[in-house]
Amino acid sequence: MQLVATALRYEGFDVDTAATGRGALDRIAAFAPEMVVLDVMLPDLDGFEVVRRLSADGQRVPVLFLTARNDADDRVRGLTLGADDYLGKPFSVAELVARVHAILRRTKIDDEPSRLTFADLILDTGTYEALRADERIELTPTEYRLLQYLMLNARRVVSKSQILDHVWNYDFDGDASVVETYISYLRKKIDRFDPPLIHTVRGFGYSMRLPRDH
Amino acid sequence: MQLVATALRYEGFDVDTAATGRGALDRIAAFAPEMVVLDVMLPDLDGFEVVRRLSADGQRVPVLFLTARNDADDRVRGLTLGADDYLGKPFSVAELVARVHAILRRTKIDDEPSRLTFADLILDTGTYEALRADERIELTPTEYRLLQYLMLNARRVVSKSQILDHVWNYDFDGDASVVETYISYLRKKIDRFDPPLIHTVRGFGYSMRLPRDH
DNA sequence: CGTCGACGACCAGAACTCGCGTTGGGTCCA
DNA sequence: TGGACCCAACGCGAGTTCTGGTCGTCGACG
Repeated sequence: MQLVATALRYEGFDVDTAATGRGALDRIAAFAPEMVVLDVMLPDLDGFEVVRRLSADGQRVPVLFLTARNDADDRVRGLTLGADDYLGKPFSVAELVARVHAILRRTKIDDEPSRLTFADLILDTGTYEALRADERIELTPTEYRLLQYLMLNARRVVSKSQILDHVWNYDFDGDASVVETYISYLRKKIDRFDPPLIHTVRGFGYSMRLPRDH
Repeated sequence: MQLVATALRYEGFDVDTAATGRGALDRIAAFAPEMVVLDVMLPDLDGFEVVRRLSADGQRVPVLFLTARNDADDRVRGLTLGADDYLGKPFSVAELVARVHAILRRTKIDDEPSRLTFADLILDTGTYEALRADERIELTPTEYRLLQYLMLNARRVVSKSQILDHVWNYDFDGDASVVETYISYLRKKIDRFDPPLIHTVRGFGYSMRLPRDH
């Protein structure tokens, strides 16, 4: 899961990694992280054992578990042992990042800024709707994740393959043209108003920004 | 039972924990909590002994007991010893939180109302009935917890896995489709009237809100 | 300076997948 | 025995992906 580290570094987090359970315990002791992302499947100790030893040592660190898809048993064991959240594979990076932010927010006890804004566009993360010009805009799950990704990277240009990596499940092996299709859907829903916020940067990708006039 | 601490922290309570009976007595003396959640099974002293020593020391703190499944004997002992309530394992987070609020309400530290309302729907948390359009609606325990969870999160979208975590017992290992079944039951009972209050947000979860007119 | 070809982007519509609602039936207690 | 709970299965339709035609842009070349 190099992917996880890469994605979180890209988000600006300071990330350390370990390949084994014992390695993780070492790194956690040395690195003193604000939170831990832990795969249940590890070569030596499993994720649960790592959590158990952590709490036995009196370490109090929030844990996000990565579990096999739909494995209710893993989920329960994780939550019972004190994991703060879990995520079934395959997940999308957008979702991983959202959960990590949610955990950090929760542990800092400042209540969650449940909306993302750019210009006059608002994305409500509590209802999964967008708002623009006093209109409520319903989004499908993929549209929502894409818009969230664009807004988190406002003003930056993101390539189609970056988008695929972050918004789609990591095991998606289809064609990059879906991105174009979804950009088209989003434009119909949110760029029906002026000014347009989703811009094509030909040959590079897309960018959410205000139009430059010149 | 890290789960208990995690759930209550998430609800906004300030929580301290101990792993043993003696540890608990120490922490209670130092922390001076408004109430105590106490497992009957502890490595050294059992829960009853902890309560006995507390009252011997003149400490008056409300106690919620966690007992083994179906152990009527434990329940009786707990209550006669001055516990304020008990909860058999496995319990659901919703129930734990409700009991904690109930105890705090009784001791006047909490201001939780005994009825939840949304639009013309009323949920009486004392009688476990719902009221709508002058009709009394009886609910099964699971229906009640589900409705309560939806009403506590009114207008927000809650996912099926959030619902499972809060409404179902923590050792439930079935799949999320039970949630759909219970939503269906609830709709038959309370959304038989207009307007519908339980809404599906496809791909995200469910939300209790008034219908929006586009 | 104008034309042409190539490539990227856009988007409508078809095809397919999968999430959700509902129902009937089985199981486990009290 | 009845009620509460959970599961399995089916069908519908929303959501997602793919296909292919068209348009716009840019560089090359006459």
